[in-house]
Amino acid sequence: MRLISIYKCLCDETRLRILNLLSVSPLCVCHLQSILRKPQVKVSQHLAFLKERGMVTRTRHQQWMIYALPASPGPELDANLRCLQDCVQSDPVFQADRAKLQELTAGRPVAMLLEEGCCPGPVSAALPHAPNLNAQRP
Amino acid sequence: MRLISIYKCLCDETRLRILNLLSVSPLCVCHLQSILRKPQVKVSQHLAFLKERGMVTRTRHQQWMIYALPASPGPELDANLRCLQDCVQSDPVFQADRAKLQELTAGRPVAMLLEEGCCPGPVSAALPHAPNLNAQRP
DNA sequence: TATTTATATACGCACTTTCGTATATTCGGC
DNA sequence: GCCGAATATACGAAAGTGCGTATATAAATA
Repeated sequence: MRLISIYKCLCDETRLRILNLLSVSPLCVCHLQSILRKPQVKVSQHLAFLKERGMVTRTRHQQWMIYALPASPGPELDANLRCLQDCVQSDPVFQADRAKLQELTAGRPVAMLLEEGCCPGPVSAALPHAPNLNAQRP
Repeated sequence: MRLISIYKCLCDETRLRILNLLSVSPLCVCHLQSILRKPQVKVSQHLAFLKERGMVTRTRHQQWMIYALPASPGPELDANLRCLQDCVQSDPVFQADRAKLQELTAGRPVAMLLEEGCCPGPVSAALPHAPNLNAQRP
């Protein structure tokens, strides 16, 4: 049933945080990675989980994959995303995520960010796992 | 997190159907059993799951256990139960459950049903697994 | 074309969930 | 106190989930 599948997507904190951020704006994986401060593989896996169940869409833009909430989510998903927004308003974790996103994008739309390069210096450098790990091996 | 725990409760069909019915009225296990047509142990297990997470309350009334939605569900649970009601309005399974409940109680409150005996003849007889299984063994 | 960057997938392990079988508990009536 | 009805709990198997390590792919660029 559609509703069950939606709730299965919602019962993980990382996925809730991703959906909260995507409700603000479409984002690439490295944006999510740097805001959530989770390893890339974890973010990708959760995005794959969401995509398999129709909770997000994915489009390639040059080297970046842009994830977004579906244009026509259907009534159940729509209702639950609204409900999620209500529930999340008072929660410090979700608020902080939104603040970081605002800081990262400075209010500019994703398209513009992509033109400038998706994740400039500080973003990649701020990842929780050492970036360019392969490059450091001789 | 509270929200996650709520969504974990919502991501099973049997539990959704139970919550849908409890949103109409407090009910005893045998009511749920006969409406859902699931084995007793399955219903009890899901009720235990819900109770552990504060999604339902339980009170004994003579030999019956009465389950109900909590009096003060808190904002997240309240929002999600409302959202669930929205999502469920158009679904035939949930509608049928409500119709069966209406038929079973004929609009009378649970208290009155309990006075008369919780689950009179036809209800227990309609269970999917043979009732009184132990009694049939010599 | 070789390398780097961004991202996805494969695989394995620990943990959780679902559900069935069997057994225990609790209450009311005899 | 015994029995039956209503309900709960224990336990084990099968499936699903979360996550880490390692590897693959795809685009950009030197």
